[in-house]
Amino acid sequence: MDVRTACLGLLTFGEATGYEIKKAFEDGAFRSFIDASFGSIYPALNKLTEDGHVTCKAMVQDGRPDKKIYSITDAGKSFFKDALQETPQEDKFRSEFLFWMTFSDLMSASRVSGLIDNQIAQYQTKVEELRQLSKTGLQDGEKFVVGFGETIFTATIEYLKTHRHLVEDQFTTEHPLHGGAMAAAE
Amino acid sequence: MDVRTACLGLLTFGEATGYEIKKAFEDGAFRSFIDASFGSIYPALNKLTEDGHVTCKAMVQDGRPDKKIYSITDAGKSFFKDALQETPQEDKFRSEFLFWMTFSDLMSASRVSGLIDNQIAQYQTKVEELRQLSKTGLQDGEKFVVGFGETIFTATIEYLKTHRHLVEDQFTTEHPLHGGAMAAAE
DNA sequence: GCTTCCATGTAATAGGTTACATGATTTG
DNA sequence: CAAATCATGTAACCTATTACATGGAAGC
Repeated sequence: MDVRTACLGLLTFGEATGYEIKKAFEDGAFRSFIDASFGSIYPALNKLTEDGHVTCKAMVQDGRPDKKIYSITDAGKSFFKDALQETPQEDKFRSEFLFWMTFSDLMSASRVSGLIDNQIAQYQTKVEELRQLSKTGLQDGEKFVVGFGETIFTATIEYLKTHRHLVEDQFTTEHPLHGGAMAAAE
Repeated sequence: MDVRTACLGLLTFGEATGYEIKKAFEDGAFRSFIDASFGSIYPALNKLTEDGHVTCKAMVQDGRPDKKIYSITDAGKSFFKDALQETPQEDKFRSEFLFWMTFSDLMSASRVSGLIDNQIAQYQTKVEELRQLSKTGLQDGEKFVVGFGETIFTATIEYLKTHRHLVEDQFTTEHPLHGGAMAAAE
């Protein structure tokens, strides 16, 4: 899905400015599962206007640039509904961290532990943010998405805590005490 | 992380051709968390050779193009170890499906159910593939990564099964039987 | 006084995907 | 007999990110 379609979708919830759309991507229910920068949102909005999928009314403002409020048109709504009938692109989970973990033997033990600590902290922050969000009045679809995030991020934290030894204990394969096969290593 | 660094990392495991690197990205432990196409791998390998991070020996072959076997150099190894000291880019989970779910009220009930069924099926396939992988002899780092995938994808399936009603029951907000507030809707 | 919020936009750049070209051999 | 596997590579294209430009107001 390109930014253009994502913006169009957001506008089915009501009119908004480019700035507000960006904020919705950052703070909305799908915050963890989508992203777009101004550099892609503003051009997308222009293209949507060209295509007649949205209309734009400029609100003159004091010191700032005119606020441009976009509204979806019937044509836009219809176009978006059609888009919803297409097969969605497969989920993508990209993790440099996990790739790094494959090379834990090339890093110091403290480096590996540090990376995992950071990862856990990051996911804890995400979960807390989602918990806050879920306290606000959400529609069912939003509850579904936020709950999804809470669930899998919590599972992620649990996994990291319970399996970190797999990449942290590489230098002490055998138990340091009473290790039967230690003779060879010494 | 760019494709160049990812290729370099793979080559720390041993020499390989571009073709094999692609396969490793597709079938290896991190299969679900990284991807790269030939169009990016081959140029990356050329650049790495230019930079002295890898060396290349061509194996003449019968009908096919010469097989080019790449090996990492000491300089390359050192470069990669340094790369491992940098802060990894944050995990990214992109899901068009979840974004779509926010608009479940713009879709038919059967469309929503179909999307969820597909999603469950996709994750089940992934989990099965990872289970197969985990039966082969894996290093600790690989076990960690594969286990990660198994765990969170399983959690995903569970969540979808137990919470799908949130987006499937939108047309029957009240319980159809003995719904106290049904009078207004009829 | 510094940072964040508001508000839009453009241009350079980077990075990657897709499709194409080539072609034998093996598997179904 | 068709499809997948092996094997490399290029070029066109697309898309998005980053950094920049502008600048007042409000909060810390």
